[in-house]
Amino acid sequence: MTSIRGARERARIELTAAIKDEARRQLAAEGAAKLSLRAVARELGMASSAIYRYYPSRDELLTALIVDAYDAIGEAAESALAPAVAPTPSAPAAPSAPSTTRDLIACWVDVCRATRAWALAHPHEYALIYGSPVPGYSAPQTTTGPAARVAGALISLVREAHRTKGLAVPVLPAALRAEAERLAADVAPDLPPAVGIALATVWAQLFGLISFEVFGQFNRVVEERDAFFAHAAAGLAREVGLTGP
Amino acid sequence: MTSIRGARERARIELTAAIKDEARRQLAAEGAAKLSLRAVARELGMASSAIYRYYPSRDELLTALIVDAYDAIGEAAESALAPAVAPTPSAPAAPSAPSTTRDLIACWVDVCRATRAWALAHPHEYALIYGSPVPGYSAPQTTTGPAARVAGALISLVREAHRTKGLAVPVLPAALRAEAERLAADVAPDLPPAVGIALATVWAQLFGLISFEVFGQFNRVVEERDAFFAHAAAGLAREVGLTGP
DNA sequence: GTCTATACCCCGATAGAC
DNA sequence: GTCTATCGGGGTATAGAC
Repeated sequence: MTSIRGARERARIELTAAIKDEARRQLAAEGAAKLSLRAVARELGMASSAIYRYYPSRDELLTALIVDAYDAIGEAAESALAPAVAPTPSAPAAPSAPSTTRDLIACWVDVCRATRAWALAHPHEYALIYGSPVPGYSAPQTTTGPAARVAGALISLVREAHRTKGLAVPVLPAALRAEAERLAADVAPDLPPAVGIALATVWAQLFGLISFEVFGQFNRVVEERDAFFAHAAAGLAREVGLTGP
Repeated sequence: MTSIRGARERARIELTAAIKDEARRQLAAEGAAKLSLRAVARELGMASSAIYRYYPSRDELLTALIVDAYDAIGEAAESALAPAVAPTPSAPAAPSAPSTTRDLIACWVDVCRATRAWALAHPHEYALIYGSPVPGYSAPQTTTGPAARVAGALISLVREAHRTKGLAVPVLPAALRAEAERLAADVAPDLPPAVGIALATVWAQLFGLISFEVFGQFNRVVEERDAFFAHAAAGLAREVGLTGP
């Protein structure tokens, strides 16, 4: 009995995955706005009505794809920071870890590079999460956690730099003091408030660089994209306060 | 006779404008991917077939909207730089114009602010040009000119700074020397090559900041957006080499 | 949980009358 | 230049049999 229940559950899980795979294929072909449950079902050889047992509406499927994409790009970013920082903030690395400042800047660039590499390899899923909002769709709260993972990776690097005294705190105009306090309390209470502002800034700038490349704005403008990006990412590290050796 | 031809021409121009207006309304409601000639015609009270006399296909209408959007955001950017720099590069301002370096940084921030203000006021048209590419649509070459206007405004400011010795030329890694030469030859042969790389970088970063705000990525993260953006834009000015007083 | 059938909507594009 | 009519597709979502 448990085996039957297990088999059924397994079948359901596999079909759910197959639906998402096919949906991703359609995302690439037609874009998120035209993602259609019918077409997914057709391609999978099911009746259009059968798919509603798995996703009760088009928006639920879209949400699943968005969460998957945020998780995937977040995981790409996190895996690039493994050498320099403990993967889970809840299990702080032994403070004996000998990470030097030079390591941290290189690691910052690696995290940026890994994020960019995922985006270039999955342009349509990237567009789903960092491109134009899908008209008529509003992402539920469940997406905010996964959405924060790339930023979390960047923050953990800055935190590590702060711990090892490798962080130059940026200056801040008076008009942003209150905002900085609020932001720091939300995302990194252990860091100087000015760092939160700098992080939000370079966070948006990083995705500006990636989006311009993925969306084609650099076509016939920037050609040596790898070197260009690495240079820009190092600039962002400096801007956020990571200091070189 | 000329008056009849004139009247006909005027009617055609007015209807063309009405079609674009309605299409922009639909852009806001449904997104570019679902822009439909039929729906535009319906809303205008015409038969769906009549609209083909004005735009022979959906893509032609889309192209018209894209060109209009690039022109509008470009004009917004250019009008903010009027005080510091001659509007048309072909008519160089009298070199007596007493623009100081301080003026140029303030003007840079104003250009960024004007660009952002247009984007926030026209989010759907902004998404059309700086968001995800429209699936199945490929922009023709005619869009590249208007697309370069915002960047052109930024370049003209940097050129003015260079002319008045207010530009610090950024350092450049060896891996980017060739790319810098090529890029500079294309967009600003009169400026040091390293400046072209810096310009491309801050250009993408500027739109990263704007896109995050327009597309909602700053929701519940950055609240004091005006001050935050002004601070970031000033940072970009520094990054590109504009030096303060 | 899957199927067929159905109601009711949408689209791009063209033909041919007026 | 505008109309009606039409071709040939597409979609969401539900009802009810198996």
